[in-house]
Amino acid sequence: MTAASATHESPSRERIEASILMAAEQVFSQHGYRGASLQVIADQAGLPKANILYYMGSKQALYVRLLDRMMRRWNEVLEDITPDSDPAEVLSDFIRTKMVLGQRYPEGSKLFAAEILAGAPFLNGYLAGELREWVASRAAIIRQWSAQGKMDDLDPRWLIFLIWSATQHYTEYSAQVSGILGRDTLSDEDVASICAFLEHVILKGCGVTQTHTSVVQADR
Amino acid sequence: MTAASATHESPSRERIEASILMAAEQVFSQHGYRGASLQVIADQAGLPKANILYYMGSKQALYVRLLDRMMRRWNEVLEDITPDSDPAEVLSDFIRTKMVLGQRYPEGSKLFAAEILAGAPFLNGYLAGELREWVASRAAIIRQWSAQGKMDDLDPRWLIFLIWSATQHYTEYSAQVSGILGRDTLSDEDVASICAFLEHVILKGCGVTQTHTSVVQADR
DNA sequence: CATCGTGCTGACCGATCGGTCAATATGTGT
DNA sequence: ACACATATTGACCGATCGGTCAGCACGATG
Repeated sequence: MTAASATHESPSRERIEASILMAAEQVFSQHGYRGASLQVIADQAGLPKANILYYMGSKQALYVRLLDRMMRRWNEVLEDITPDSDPAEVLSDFIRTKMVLGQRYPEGSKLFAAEILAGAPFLNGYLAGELREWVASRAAIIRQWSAQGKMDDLDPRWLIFLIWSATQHYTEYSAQVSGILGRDTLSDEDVASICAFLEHVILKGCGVTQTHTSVVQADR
Repeated sequence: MTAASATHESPSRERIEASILMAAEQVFSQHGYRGASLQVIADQAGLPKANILYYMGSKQALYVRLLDRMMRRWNEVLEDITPDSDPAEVLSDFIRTKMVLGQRYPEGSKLFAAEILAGAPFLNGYLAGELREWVASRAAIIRQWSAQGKMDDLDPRWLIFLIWSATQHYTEYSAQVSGILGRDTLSDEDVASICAFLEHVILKGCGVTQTHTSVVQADR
């Protein structure tokens, strides 16, 4: 038994697992849990089907592993905020972070969306547990901002949902967006333009004054 | 003898087709085209599987029929607007109409979402054709509003996407929303509250003054 | 009664599903 | 050289997939 050192851990295993996860994330995100097939995932990864099961155990284990990975990516960017934080800065960061997250992991975002569409059979515990707590704590802070006159008196939950939906739209509905815009993918300028637009509308719409200098550019 | 009503109820063809469409819309919206199975649809409709194929021909024909029906519902509420229209009224109507549409046909909205997630294999023609034209014509009018000083100078396409995403979110992510709110469905008060919130944020965020009297209520 | 058209469906088809397993290939320590 | 653990995969399993078809039930017509 090799001393599980960094020298000869398993260089090939990680590489193979990564290729499987990448292929599986793409197929699951397009067709959902039921619609995805291990054969298609195997072909996409360039491996025989039995090899997928050897590394991942089962279709369900592979699926929940992908969901877990996406939840972990998400949790990495959940920063703490306090009532003393500047609403403009927090909301701007929130919008930009969510937008970048979707651009960085488009397949993972679509995977999450498909899971929700199916009724969240694997994630209802997470939604009613951790995520609900997260929303409740943020909502409480936003309410304090409203009470302090830092922004309009609005339901914080609707505000959180608004930012989620507006940012996720561009990754999860990329087929619709690109079909309408007539382009395959969003350019970096598009993303920057969308971020600026959302910051302008949401911050102004909430009665929050933008502190840092940010020039909002319209089309073109 | 009234056998049709006493012993063996023989519903009309429309009734049977309607029950099939209802069952199919639910299953397709949850699991997408590939993930849905005719056997599950048949069980949901309380009919043998062969009966589904007798009435609908094939799985694909049933699916595109559902898509067509949803597109027709959508087109029914696409009203014409002109540069002389009042932006506040048009945007308010747009928000409210989209929100009501999603509440009225939640399964159809999810069906559309699943189709987009799968890469819109059946709808890319519609997206790049009719819908693109619709967006372009609306965008041109919104640009004129901006030029006339009726609202801020913002990219109209991002505004349209914002309204779409914000309203669709509550039907297509109903599992997430209800999981977080701790409720199964949105009440009428919730929907009204969300509409008022979106009108407040979007109209104010775009620099549009609300003309008609509308009191924005925050959470409790 | 005989015939026919239509609504309906159990039984079946080849293909594919997720998953198992035995056999083989490759490497590692003694 | 040997034994042993791990990697790999073709072949196969029962279940289910979308779809076909022969045939039954039944009211209308002759």
